[in-house]
Amino acid sequence: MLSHAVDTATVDGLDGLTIGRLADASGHSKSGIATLFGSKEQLQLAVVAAAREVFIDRVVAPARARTPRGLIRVCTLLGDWLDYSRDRVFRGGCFFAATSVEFDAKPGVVRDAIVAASSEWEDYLTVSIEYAMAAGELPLLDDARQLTFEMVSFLEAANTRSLLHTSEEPYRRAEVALRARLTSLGGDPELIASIGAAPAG
Amino acid sequence: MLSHAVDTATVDGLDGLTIGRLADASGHSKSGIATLFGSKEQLQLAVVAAAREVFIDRVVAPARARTPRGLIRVCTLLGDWLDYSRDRVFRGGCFFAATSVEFDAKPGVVRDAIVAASSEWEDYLTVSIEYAMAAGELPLLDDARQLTFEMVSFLEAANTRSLLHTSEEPYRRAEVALRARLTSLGGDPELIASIGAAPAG
DNA sequence: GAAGAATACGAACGATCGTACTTATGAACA
DNA sequence: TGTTCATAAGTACGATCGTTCGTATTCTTC
Repeated sequence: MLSHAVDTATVDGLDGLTIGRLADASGHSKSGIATLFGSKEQLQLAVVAAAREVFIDRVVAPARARTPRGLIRVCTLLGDWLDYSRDRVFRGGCFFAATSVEFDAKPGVVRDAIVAASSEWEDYLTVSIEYAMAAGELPLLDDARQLTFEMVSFLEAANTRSLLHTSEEPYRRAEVALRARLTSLGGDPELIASIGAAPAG
Repeated sequence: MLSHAVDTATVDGLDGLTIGRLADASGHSKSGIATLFGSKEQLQLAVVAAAREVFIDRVVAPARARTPRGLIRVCTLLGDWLDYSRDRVFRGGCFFAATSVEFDAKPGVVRDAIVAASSEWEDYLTVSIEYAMAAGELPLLDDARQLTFEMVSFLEAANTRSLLHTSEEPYRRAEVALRARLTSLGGDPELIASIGAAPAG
């Protein structure tokens, strides 16, 4: 039920969601959906929370389980993010890439929730980079937040451009960009090569 | 009239535009707007065309007029883009950053128009980079399109994040990222320093 | 000055929006 | 078995959506 809502929100936007269409798609009645969530705004908040769960399951949790702290985990996170976008876990690509832009100029609790979830992800990536720094794996880096900005820039650009042009090429561009930047910071080329190396890794 | 439509489209989206609100805001009647454009889709196309004109006037034309071909023009284009976003030429930031994401999963003539205008801009940036390459000003670069991808990634990320957090910091992050990348490609540091150097240049 | 096209208007169309209110349905519990 | 309470359905509300119609006004052109 919510998963379908998250899916269509990545295509039509979080404002493009309507209780009526959601009811039809799920087989329930319109008033059933309306009373379940209370209001459209609360529905939007529930959708953001559901998308956050999926994102954690698809990107953060696997990387935590598979790789130890350090540069290898940073590379795994980046690769898993690209897979999460490439595999079209949501029809319209990354949920937060879509809704961040939709709500970036619309103050309110929905934007706050989107910002909170996005910040959570970027904070985690920043901390992961800091572990790599502490381990001496990125000797030429002095500002983890700056690198986070650059990495997520590539990720989201690849997501949007892949959708716009229905092409896989932007993902390859992002992989090249990620590897080049990490290499320029003194990262181990062997670790870095894991980005975009295997279909699922 | 159209300028107000472009403005609100960057906030509420191109689908969020309504003929009724547009009529109220412009003092015209609802049917006056409707017959003027024929349909909502044609209104959206007119808005895209109007935004394209503004973008050219604010970013492309000034750089062409002010600087010669080569790395200096590339830097000017990038700096002017950041100013175009930072100055809130449109209330919701860059029009194409907003509408590209809105329509990236919605096939149709509107998306086609957005893709065409965006491609036009990126093609121009790519050609500008190629002039710099031909002049030997980026000796370590071998793929202009790859650099274009990386540059616009930083630009659009700064635009969205500045709006999301109502902060100027993302622009400084983008400037740092742009300069670092151009420097790593062997660009003249003195030219590159022009990005983010002066308030208007 | 008369005839024509072009433009903007008010009014209304059916459809859909978010929401509120009322009525069954059904499980939990005394 | 009878009562309670939450869940969902049905219905209806006012508002707004995009669009169409017929009409009035303005401007061009002969």
